[in-house]
Amino acid sequence: MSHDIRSLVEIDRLIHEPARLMIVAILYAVESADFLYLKRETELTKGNLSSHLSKLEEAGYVEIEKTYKGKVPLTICNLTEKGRQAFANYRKQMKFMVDSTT
Amino acid sequence: MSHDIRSLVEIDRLIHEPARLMIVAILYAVESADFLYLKRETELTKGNLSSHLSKLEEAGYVEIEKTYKGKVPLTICNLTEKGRQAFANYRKQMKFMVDSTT
DNA sequence: ACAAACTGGTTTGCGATACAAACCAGTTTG
DNA sequence: CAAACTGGTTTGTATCGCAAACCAGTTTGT
Repeated sequence: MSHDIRSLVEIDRLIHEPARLMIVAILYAVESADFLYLKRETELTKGNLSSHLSKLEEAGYVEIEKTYKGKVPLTICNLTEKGRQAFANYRKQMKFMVDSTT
Repeated sequence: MSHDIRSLVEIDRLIHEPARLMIVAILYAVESADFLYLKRETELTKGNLSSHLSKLEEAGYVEIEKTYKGKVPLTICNLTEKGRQAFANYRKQMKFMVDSTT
């Protein structure tokens, strides 16, 4: 039904962006990851990763904890409950799109 | 595994854009539709619909046929084979994303 | 001890793009 | 015959993704 197709127009663009979709999908799986781990897994540049994380943080989807590992800065990211739900909902919509066009 | 997550970075952004995803999903189902039908179903403004269709046309994903219904202009759109394949592939990637993060 | 190079990021600049509003040619209505 | 409607296209603007430049602090080399 196209009422459902139409729902795509209000999809969560914060998550829809491929770079952030990667980030959120990873965090959804591992629950917590540091900056460099995310950088390796996503193969984003650090500038890119940094700004996407900031956006996810502003939206309240991820929580960013800045600590140290010895003397070296260590940035730990994890998904908030809000972020988990947003991703779960995004997946639901995408699943629907995939299924309904079979 | 995140080798697969990483593939999201090279997703087809032409289709990924929600407005175009709606258009393509509809054309995938109905095979052929006119401008106003698409406008009703997607609830896009006509300006928006027009420019998205142009982009899909440039990419060779849709074919646009300008005819007349009596004296009234009638624009018919249909998915090309290239467009069908691109959408099928997009769905495959999205299905994978949905399934792999379960 | 001090400079050069590396780590772990953030900020800046720019080109691309999604969107709505303005526009337009032609047709129908009052 | 003017006003309103159809079926669109073009234009202007604000947003956004990306990479390059930058930066504070640490380690390495001499």
